[in-house]
Amino acid sequence: MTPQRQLVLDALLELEHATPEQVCHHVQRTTPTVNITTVYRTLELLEELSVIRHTHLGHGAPTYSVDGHEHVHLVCHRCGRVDETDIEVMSELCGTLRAAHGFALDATHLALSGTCEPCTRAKAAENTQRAQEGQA
Amino acid sequence: MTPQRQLVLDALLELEHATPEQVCHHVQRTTPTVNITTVYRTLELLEELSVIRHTHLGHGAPTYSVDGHEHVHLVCHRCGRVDETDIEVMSELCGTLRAAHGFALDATHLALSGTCEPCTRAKAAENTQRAQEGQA
DNA sequence: TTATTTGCAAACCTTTTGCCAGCAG
DNA sequence: CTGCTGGCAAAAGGTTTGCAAATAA
Repeated sequence: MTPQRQLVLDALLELEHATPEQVCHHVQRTTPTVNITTVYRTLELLEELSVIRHTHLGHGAPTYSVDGHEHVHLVCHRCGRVDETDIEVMSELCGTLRAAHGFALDATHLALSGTCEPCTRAKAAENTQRAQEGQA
Repeated sequence: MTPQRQLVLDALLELEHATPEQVCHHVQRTTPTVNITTVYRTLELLEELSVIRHTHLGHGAPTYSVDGHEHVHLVCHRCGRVDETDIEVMSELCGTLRAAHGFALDATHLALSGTCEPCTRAKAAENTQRAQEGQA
């Protein structure tokens, strides 16, 4: 465990989840000489060792987090907001998929996509407005 | 609807889902002059018109499919295999998330990640082997 | 003619690779 | 010494943009 690797891991512990770029910035705040290449290589290494894992939030870069940070990500594909919810909500689905497909679901690795509450309301408001315009 | 746009849409109808690159290759089999730029622009346009949609399968490029091709993708993060299952399996989860977070789940937009059956068996076999080696 | 669409080339961003130097065993 | 590690620069992959020619209204 070299100083650079410790820095990357510390950054992840502090940020909870972050893209490689974000980790790099965070590390460079204290140690500006650390290269983005090193961050990528360290993340890869730590992942092989099962110390960290990565999650695809759908659009763009994957985010890394320390193992044990286990929850489901809810990504709004309208505003980009990322919520989290307990992994518990997936337990039934997990059983269903295992039974039907032999598929062992890893609920933390991929995010769920949809529309968050504020955006749902915003959309409803738009539709109401459009309907009224149509009537007028 | 220009010829190029029709070609892109036809390619998607035939391929069911495909990355922009795959669409481009498919289109170029019949019309080699079509540019990848046009494919991207057409996909973007068709998506705005809600004719097609895209799904992030986790690693790498997004895949596009025609609207109505509604099922859930199960991606194995060990072998990369992509299975599909009925959207029905998500209905309970969908209700739970709506009630708890006001989150309107779009089950088709993001894939679910896990380990497929063959890979689960392969892993189990590896573990058995390792255990036997340890005993010997 | 005016607006839209296309093709090409180049830019862009994120991630990966090759190579050399530095450090540790 | 030998091998792993880190930094730099360059390459690679996927996507976007600027511009001018072609096309359509």
